[in-house]
Amino acid sequence: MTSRKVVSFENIKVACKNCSLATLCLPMGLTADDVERLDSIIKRGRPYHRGDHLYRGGDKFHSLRVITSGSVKTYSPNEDGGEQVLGFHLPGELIGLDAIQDDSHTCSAIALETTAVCEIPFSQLESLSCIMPSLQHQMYRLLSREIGQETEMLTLLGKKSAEERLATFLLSFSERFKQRGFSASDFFLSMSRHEIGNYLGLAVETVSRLFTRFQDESLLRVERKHVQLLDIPRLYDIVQGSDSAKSTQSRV
Amino acid sequence: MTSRKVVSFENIKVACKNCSLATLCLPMGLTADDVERLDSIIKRGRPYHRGDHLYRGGDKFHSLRVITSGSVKTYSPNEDGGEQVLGFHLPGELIGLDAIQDDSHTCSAIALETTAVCEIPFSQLESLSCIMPSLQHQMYRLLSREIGQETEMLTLLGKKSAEERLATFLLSFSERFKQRGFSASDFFLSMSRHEIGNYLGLAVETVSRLFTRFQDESLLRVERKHVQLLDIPRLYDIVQGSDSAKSTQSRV
DNA sequence: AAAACAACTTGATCCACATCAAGAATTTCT
DNA sequence: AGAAATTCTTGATGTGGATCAAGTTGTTTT
Repeated sequence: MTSRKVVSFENIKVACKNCSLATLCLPMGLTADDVERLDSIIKRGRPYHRGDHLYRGGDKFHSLRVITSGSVKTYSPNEDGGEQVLGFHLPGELIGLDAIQDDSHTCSAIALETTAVCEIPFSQLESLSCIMPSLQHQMYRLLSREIGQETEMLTLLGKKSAEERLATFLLSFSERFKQRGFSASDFFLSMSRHEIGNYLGLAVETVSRLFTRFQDESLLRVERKHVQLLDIPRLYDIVQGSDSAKSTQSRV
Repeated sequence: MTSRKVVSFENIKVACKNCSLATLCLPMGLTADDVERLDSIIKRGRPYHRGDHLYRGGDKFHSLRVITSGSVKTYSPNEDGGEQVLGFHLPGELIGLDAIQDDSHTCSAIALETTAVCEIPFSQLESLSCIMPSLQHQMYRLLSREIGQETEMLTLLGKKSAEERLATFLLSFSERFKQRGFSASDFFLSMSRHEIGNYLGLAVETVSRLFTRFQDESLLRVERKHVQLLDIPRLYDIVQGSDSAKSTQSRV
């Protein structure tokens, strides 16, 4: 049961061009030559263990990081001891973009499980992008995409019900796992209910109740961190808001 | 009373180096020469009137825009006819960064009053930033700052009370007006209560009630769109959350 | 294996804010 | 200027989700 395969860090490809994540994390439209040059500045660090910080708010910024395996939570510690979870990051995703602004990290990043990352020294990336227009273009796009994603999150937090939030959350993971070649309907969430609630602007209890309710409604099966989505179309209906979910059901 | 001065568009400075907004919208650290070159690609369009769209979601992206006078609301129209207000933008602020991603606007921008903008054709800006490392650096910083600002908004919507949201909103305008050489405590808001509520994830009625309450508590004076902040320190206390606002009051 | 702890679930209660409703003030239209 | 449509305010009521409380399950420590 618990014999999940442990990632062997000795197998990590040391070149971007051989990396299975390349299509995700590497700017499209780079020539093989470009990739080679980009590759030359990337550093592979030791793996982090669950609970290790990749960086903390206030740390001097020097590198962007691409998750290569495992998962990471970013959060901003707020005045009164609490925190706001800003995101959960899967292999192929880039973090640290918010720190370019003033050369220091504005939020913290912590490994949710054993996690490996590639570090991209930003000053070198910048220099490189000066002489590689396609890289520069991709950097702009990447930063812009980040803005767009946060914008969606604003709508989620500003207008959506608890139900819609959790459905959106689950489908986001579904899509991202699928992109990475994993099952879109059967996966493990590496974060706690508390962290999900914090991220979605909900109380832990609400998240727990929603999981139970979704299960009762045969939308999914859940046992602790293991989630199986049973009715993805209906989850999408829920995301759409209003009561289209139920009407779809009766329309069948 | 209503004889507010109308901005004369004939006085608009046609060169960035003479523009009073330069310190706000122009990347710091550009040489006079750099500014000249940047200036050469900027287009000044005709002014927009209240209700005119600068662009709409789905429009092809070609230019970033800097507000030079007036104010703009950005919003993303959501499926069911409603909208999510994403931001309110004042002179010196840059909009359109979210559209770089896939060459089309993901949100809409509409003038809240008579508004003038500078357009910066992005492809030209990009080319220019290739040969001007300092411009490139500033572009990265600008994009990163945008991400950071949205992150703050996530915390606002995820964790803050209605009271904290409105206080944050008011102080944001206070600070921005101050930066632009206007009064930090006496200003006009160009958007409706409805738009404020939408932006802050609150109902119109809640916003209205909060204005009344803040006034009753002598935090401010408000008449329609005209706001006078009377106790800025206490507003900051409210932003901090918890009940520090009241305790500060009694500590005096 | 027992003890201590952390994560999760479930039920009961509460409250901040939404929603509904209606009137007042303001702006826009004719 | 008067009518019509908006925008804003205020009050009454409702409710989604928070909070409080307690138990359960799973994990870590010793």
